[in-house]
Amino acid sequence: MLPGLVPSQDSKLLQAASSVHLGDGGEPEKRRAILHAAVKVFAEKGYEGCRIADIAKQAGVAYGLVYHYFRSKEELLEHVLAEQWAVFIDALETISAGAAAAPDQLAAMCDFAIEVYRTAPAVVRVVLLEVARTPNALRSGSTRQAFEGAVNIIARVIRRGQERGEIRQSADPMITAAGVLGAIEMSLTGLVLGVVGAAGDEDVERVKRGVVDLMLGGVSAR
Amino acid sequence: MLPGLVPSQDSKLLQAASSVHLGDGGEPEKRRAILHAAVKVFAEKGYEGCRIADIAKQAGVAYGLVYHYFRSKEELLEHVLAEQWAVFIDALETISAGAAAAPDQLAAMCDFAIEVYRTAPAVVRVVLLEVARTPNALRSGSTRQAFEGAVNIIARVIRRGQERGEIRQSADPMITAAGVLGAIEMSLTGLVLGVVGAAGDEDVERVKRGVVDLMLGGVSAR
Amino acid sequence: MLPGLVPSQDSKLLQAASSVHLGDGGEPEKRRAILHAAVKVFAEKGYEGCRIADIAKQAGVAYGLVYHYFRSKEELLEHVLAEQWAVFIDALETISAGAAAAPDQLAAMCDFAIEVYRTAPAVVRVVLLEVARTPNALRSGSTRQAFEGAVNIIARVIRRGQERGEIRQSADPMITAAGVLGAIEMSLTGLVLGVVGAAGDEDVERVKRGVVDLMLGGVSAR
Amino acid sequence: MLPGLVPSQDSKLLQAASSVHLGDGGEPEKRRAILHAAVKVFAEKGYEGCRIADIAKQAGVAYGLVYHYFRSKEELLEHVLAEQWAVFIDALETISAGAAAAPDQLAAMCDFAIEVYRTAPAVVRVVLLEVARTPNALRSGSTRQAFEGAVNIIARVIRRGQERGEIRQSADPMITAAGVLGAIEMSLTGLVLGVVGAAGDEDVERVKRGVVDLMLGGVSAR
DNA sequence: GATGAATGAGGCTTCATTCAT
DNA sequence: CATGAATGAAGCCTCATTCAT
Repeated sequence: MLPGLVPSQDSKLLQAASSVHLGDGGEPEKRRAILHAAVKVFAEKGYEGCRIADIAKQAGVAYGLVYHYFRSKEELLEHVLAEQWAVFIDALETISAGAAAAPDQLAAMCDFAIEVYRTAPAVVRVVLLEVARTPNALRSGSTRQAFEGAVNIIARVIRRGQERGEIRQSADPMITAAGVLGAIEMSLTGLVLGVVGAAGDEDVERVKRGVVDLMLGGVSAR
Repeated sequence: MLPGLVPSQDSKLLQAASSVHLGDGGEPEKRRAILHAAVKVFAEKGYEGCRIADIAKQAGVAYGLVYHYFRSKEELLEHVLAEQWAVFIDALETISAGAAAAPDQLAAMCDFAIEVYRTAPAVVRVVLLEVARTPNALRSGSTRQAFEGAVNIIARVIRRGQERGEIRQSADPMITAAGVLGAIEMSLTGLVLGVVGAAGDEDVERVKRGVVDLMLGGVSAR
Repeated sequence: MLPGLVPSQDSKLLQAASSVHLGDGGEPEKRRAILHAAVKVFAEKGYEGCRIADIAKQAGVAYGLVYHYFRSKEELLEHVLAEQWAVFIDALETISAGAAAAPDQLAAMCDFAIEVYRTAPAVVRVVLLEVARTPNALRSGSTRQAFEGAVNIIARVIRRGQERGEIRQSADPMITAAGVLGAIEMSLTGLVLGVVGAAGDEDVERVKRGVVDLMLGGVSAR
Repeated sequence: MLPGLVPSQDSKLLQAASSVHLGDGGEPEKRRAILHAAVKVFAEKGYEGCRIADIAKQAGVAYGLVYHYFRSKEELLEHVLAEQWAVFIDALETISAGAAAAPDQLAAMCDFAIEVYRTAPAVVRVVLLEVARTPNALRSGSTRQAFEGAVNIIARVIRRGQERGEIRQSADPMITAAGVLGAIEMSLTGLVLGVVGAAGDEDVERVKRGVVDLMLGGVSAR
């Protein structure tokens, strides 16, 4: 862990991630339930695999209500994707805006992603795993931009770190940023598949440390 | 690059990857065409998104012929997955069996994956991107095992390196292995989406170097 | 005819047969239409020969609605079979519960079956002709039981008649019961094929008398 | 049994029924195998339910050979139907041409049908059970004529019996004939379904006696 | 807002038929 | 004759979307 890095925001971030917001100003309760359910079902079955019926059932609402609030399946899922990415990017942005050193910020970002996974695995799955899995039509939309946004934030942290001499000069910011996200994602995939552990709390903690160590120090013995 | 690492095998590996084998002993030409086409379509649209009609058209055969050679869509795609993974794992195994130092072997593995991407992007997409995206039914089958196999090979290289003092002792082999695969995958995703470059040859080279550097040395400035 | 045998029930039985019931408590109109149509198409083309599209068209509903109400073609047709058999068996039961002599009851059963044929040929075709024609999977289910049920009711009437001395002692109840059903069925088949008449009202009446006479008295001249 | 009725023909009839003929003059062995197999598969699965592949496999020949000998599935199955009916009708004709009294001839016909069932159930199933089960297109062809032919032969026996005073005058020849066939068929169906016995030799014998008794004497106690 | 019945295009799969060898 | 690969029309079923209440 990196004490003091994300002082009290931590809880706020996590809270945000599990019950997404984006203007709760009088938002109908059932609309929220649908979005909530959509995250879960979407995360479990993917874009093509999830059915409107599953989402409605999971949300405990009538079939047709989904279409009362959303024009189409695509719109609903793009909405979900956008929301989840917004949460994720918000957190990255918050961390990036802090005063910590660049490596500490990167570590905090890893921590955040993996921590969210503990409390709301669906969110992470949708955000990180859906990037490559979603059909081109959708991807060219908001998801691509969101992914690019996340990479950019991380890349910016890296560049700043390079300017301050905290980050190795030879690191390519964009590629490194993508690599960091990928390391997080695949480790979690390994967790899901039971390949790197049993998805218990200790294993999540191990993954967190492992990924941060890999990212910061690499594998070479000095 | 890592000169001399995968001397002449390199070409063989790549050749294998682009025109998959697994016992060409009198295999019908059209069956091969279907598998070929399936890799491509599968890679482009994913498991749920690809249609048998697309595969047949891409292969230049009649719709029904797919069902002459494969019992179902699921069987076909599981076959594809298994074949592609076999190629990938073969390569990892070959590299792992060499005499190079562990970090060099890891670098060679990155090189291989990214190099294959240059000549046969579909293979890599199917192998690395499909791990998380495939429905549970399939995943619990051969894909999970293949993924686990790949992680295990890499983890073994890491352990051996630790014994020889080439790899940092504190690295968790399995998590690191997964992280390495993830870094490769997401960088390539970034390439596909145009986020980290334009997928031209130079960009692929940049990604290769970037991922290897990240993996071996991490981001920290010493 | 057998005057007074099935006094006023007659109309009720026929009514039941043509517009099957089984709990009309708020049953959707279109569901009923589908079942209605299914009886007709099923009777005309048999289990394998009838298409869902035919049933939907006949019912005047959209294709998909069939699957809104029934899980599969098999479930739909099993439902149809069960319903029609229930009507048929109900009638046999009603007749069997009456006070008439056993031969009169048997005659009434013949009358009923053939009379129903006049007003709702599809019902009889489905019930009697489908017994042997349905695939094994289905047959081992409800149809077999329904057929057995019908045979049992008739056999019981025969046994009772034997106890009272109304029926020849040497008759094997089960075989005779099956034979009676078969005589009815094949006579009707002959009617359908135009072999024993033209399916006009008089011919139906002739068949009725002919079958009853055969069953009760046999062909021998005393 | 009816001693002396169908003296030595009996064996010839049965033999004919199990290995159908119709001009074996140099008929290719495999063509015969296909027809043989078709009878079996057809009997088991019905017209719509049987597949060319099943027949070819059952016959132990290649798929395409079926189309070398028969223009289409329909032609093949019509051929099968015609052949089987020919055997059946030949037997009826032979019995009818004998010198026995009409009731004895009818009994012999029952005996024959049920006896054939013991040695070649498929034949009987195809002949009697397929009458009503085959789609209209086919039925309007040879099957209808064959059925009509069988009914006519039986009806003629009945008429002759009426002229000689052996058969009840009031019996309608055609209807009675159809009824007799139906009684046979449904009893056998009951046997197949296990409703009237277990299809063992004794049960077949019981069915034979039961049907003959029903047909000749009816159920009434005199 | 809320419900769920109704619609129909589209996908997977089967299978009769053809054809090259 | 014989084989079995190849074809494609047609059927079952799913599911996004609409609509009447």
